[in-house]
Amino acid sequence: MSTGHNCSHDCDVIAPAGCIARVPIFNHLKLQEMKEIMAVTDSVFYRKGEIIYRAGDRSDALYIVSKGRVKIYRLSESGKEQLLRTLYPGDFTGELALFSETTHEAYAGAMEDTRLCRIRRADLQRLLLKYPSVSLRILAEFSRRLEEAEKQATRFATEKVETRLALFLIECLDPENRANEIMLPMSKKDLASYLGTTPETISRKLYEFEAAGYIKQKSNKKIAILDLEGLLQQR
Amino acid sequence: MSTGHNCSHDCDVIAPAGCIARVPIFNHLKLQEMKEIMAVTDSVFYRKGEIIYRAGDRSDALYIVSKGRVKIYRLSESGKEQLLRTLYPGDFTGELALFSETTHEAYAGAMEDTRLCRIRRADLQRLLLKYPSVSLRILAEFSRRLEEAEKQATRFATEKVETRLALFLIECLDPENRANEIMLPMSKKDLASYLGTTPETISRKLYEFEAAGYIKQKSNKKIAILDLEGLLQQR
DNA sequence: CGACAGGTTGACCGTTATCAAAGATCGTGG
DNA sequence: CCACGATCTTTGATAACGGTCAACCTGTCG
Repeated sequence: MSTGHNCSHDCDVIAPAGCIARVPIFNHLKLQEMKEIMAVTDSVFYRKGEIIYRAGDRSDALYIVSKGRVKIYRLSESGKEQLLRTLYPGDFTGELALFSETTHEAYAGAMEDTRLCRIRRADLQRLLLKYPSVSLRILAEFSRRLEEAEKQATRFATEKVETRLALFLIECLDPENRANEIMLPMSKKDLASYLGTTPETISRKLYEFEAAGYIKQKSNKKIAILDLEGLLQQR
Repeated sequence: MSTGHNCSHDCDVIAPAGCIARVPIFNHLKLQEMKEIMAVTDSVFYRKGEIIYRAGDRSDALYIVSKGRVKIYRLSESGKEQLLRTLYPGDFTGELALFSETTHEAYAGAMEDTRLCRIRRADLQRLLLKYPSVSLRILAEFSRRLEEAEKQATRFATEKVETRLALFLIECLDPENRANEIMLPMSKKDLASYLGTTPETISRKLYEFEAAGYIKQKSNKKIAILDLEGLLQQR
C-alpha cells in the first residue's frame, strides 16, 4: 500500500511540477530544464505511519517531500530510537546511498499522509553532470546539514540535558515573529528522543524552567518564553 | 608565522602536484585538467600546535592535507572542547563555508608540522561548474561524513560511555589485518574528548575491559582485543 | 636530570535513567 | 458527538552512571 494508487491520476503529472519548481535545489533552473527533471520524476504516496525506507534498504532514489511530514530516525546499536530530523515540503532525503553504493543507515517514516517526488539514482547522476549548478546547491545543503549534525553531536557530547533543552527551545523561537511563544514541532516523547533523553526528564526540566520563571507552559505544545536570558544562563 | 615561508621554494610547485594527484576527489581527472587545478592551488605550512582556522573565521578556501595531521574540533556552548575528526594526507576540510556564505563553526589545528594545499572558494566553484564529476566526488564524501556525524550523534544520544568506547575499539580493528591488535590513533585525552567523556573515565573503563578479559593493554596506545564478542556485548 | 603533559586511582556527589503508577490527551468507531 | 482505548505525559522513589577534584604516577623531551 505504499505507492500512490489512491491519489488521483494527476500525481504523476501535476505533483512533480508543483514540487520541483518549489525545491531550493532546482528552483534556479530554467523552465525547459525543470521539465527535463520532471520527466524523470515520479510521485509516491505514503499514509501516516508507513515506512518509506529502512536502515539496510538499498537506496536508489532521491526523495523530495511534496506534501506532508517525514521523520528520519536511527536505531542505535542497542535498539533505541533517535529522531534525527523531520522533513517538510521542499526538503529532500536520500543521502549517502545516492552517491555511494551502500544502503540506508537511517529510517524514514511518514508522520502524516505524505507525497514524495522520487528521482532515481541513475537519472539524478545524469542530471547533476549536466547541470552542475544543482550539485552546488546540494553541496551547500549537505554542508549545512553536516554542520548541524556535528553541532548536535557536540551538544550531546558536552552539554547536559538541561542545556540541550534550553538551546532547543531558543532555536524554536522564530526570529521573524517576536511573539516569544513557541509551538513544539513534535510530541514531548519525540523531543526526548531527539534530545537523547527520556520523556520523564523533559517533563521535569520544563517544570523546573517554569518554576524558575523562564517559561510558561500554555498548553501541551505551546510554551511562552518569559526570560530568554535566564534560559541562556542554563549551563 | 602561518604561511609557508619556511618551506623551500618548491612548495608552490611540487607540493600541489603530488597532493592533487593523490586526492580522491581529483585523481580521476586527466593530467591536463589536474594542471588546471594546480594552477589555482597554493601550499601553506603550519607548525605543530598552530591553528589553521577558528570558529568565526570567514571561510574562503578548501584545504587538502598534503603532509601531517590536522584535528578538527568544536567548542561547545559552555566552552568544552570536543574533537570531531582528524585529517590525514588526502583528506580535506573547508566544509559549509565553502558553499554558503558563512563562517567556520569548528576549529582546525595542526597536530604535527603540516602542509596543506589551498584552493580559494571562487576558484573551486569555477572548477566544480567546469568539472561536474568533482562535485559528485565531493558529494559522496560529504554524504559519507554526514552519515558518520549522524551515527556519532546517535551514539552520544543513546549509548553509554562504555558502549561508545567498545564500539570505538572495534572500529579501530583493521579488517585487513587479522592481528587483533590496535594502535589508538590519538592520545587517551583526545579520545576522551572525541567520545564525549573524560580521561579518568576512559582509564577506568579500559581497566574494566581488561579485568573482564576483553582486552589487554600492551602499552600506552597498543591494545590487544582478546574477546570481540565480549566487547560487543557491552551494551 | 628536571619539568611538564599525559595517565591513573580514589572518594564523592550531581545528574539523569529507570520503574511504576496515575492522569491527560488524542483518535477512532459506534 | 460521545465513549473508549491507546498513547502520551506527569509525578515519585531509587539507583547507577559518570563527572569532578585532588593526589600521585609515568614517560618523554629538552
